[in-house]
Amino acid sequence: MAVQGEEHGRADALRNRAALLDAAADVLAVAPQASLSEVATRAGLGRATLYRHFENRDALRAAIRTEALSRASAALAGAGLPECDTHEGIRRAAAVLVPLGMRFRILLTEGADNDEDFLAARNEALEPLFGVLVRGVANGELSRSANPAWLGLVLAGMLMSAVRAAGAGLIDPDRAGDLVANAFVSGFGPR
Amino acid sequence: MAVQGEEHGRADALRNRAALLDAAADVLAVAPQASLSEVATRAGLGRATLYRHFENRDALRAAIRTEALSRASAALAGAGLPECDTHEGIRRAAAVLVPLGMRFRILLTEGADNDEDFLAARNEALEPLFGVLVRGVANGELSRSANPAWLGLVLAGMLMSAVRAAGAGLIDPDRAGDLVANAFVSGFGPR
DNA sequence: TAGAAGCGAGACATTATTGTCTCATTTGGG
DNA sequence: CCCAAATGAGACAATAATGTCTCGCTTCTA
Repeated sequence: MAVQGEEHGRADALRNRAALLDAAADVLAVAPQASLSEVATRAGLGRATLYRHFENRDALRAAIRTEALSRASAALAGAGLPECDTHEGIRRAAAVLVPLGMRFRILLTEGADNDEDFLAARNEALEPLFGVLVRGVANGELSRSANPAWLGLVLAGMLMSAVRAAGAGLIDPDRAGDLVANAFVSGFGPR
Repeated sequence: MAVQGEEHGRADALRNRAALLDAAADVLAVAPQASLSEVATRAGLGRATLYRHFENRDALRAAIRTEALSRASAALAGAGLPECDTHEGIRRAAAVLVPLGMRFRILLTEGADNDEDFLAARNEALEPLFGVLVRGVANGELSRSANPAWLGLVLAGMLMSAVRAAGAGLIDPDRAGDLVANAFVSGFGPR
């Protein structure tokens, strides 16, 4: 009957599950109190179908976060950050994270102030990027006096801004990564 | 009977109204779907009192935004930005905005993706800061090739990050303004 | 200190949302 | 081509939030 789990089942069911996650990410990012009925409608599906895929609101939210995490994790893992110097590493990270759009935004805002497990998983997913910052501070490509955690927060904030700016047409999405990386490295480089 | 308006009435009523706005800003920033009962409890007041001050949820949200706007506006207006060079202007702006904490965060996220009037009012409130950026680009203290709107978004993102970092104890709140300003100016300065 | 303004507690009807279920219909895969 | 899987529409009860109201008490303020 129901699907509930994740990556097994009929092809259309998987499509619909993905559509629901897309719609939920878009709708809930803007209006977190929106009803699940609105989410289903946005996805072009019936409310009952949403409940077939996600037990309740929390399960849906959890699934969004999980999916955003795995997307970000895969994107960073495939970017070859360990072999890069600081500037190139940040450039690549920005280039793969900005296209995640709302998903990335959710990663940084959703439940970010409470849920402990989620924060741990997020740190793990973003670890390759964090590693670039730590190495940069250690070898002097970034200011040695900076706290890497604070650098990470600022970079995340700048990436969020880039997502919004790209969405608003203020900057070229393909150039967003370079803009962020250049500004960040010269902003937090050594004297 | 009711108060409903804003700055008239008995002293304790004004106190309570402020407490409700404080509580609402804190609670709704973290959990936007929280019930108004929770908000009232957080404020240490009864639910009925909340309804005496704010007609409904939307009125409360509107009041939060209005208050955040006027605080930010007053803070920036009193900072003497027009007489500053770019670096000092950004330093001062950051110094007065970061202490607004959650209020500033709400200014940037709440309804930021839809409400047209609000966006206009926000632009007006932040105009002194935006003016610093425009002047900086024009006179070469910031990169002449940068789009001021994009610079504004990035600076806002960095300020948000500073608010969170200060809240998490990652940086000294009193130094947050300097950290942001220094990084921003060297990040987006001329070659 | 008296009267008015504000408050808490809670009852109450109303409404919206949630979560479950059924049944007829469509769709995909073997 | 056929059956199982998946869906839509909608009925339904249960729950939760909303908004209004009253009454007795407290706290300002003139």
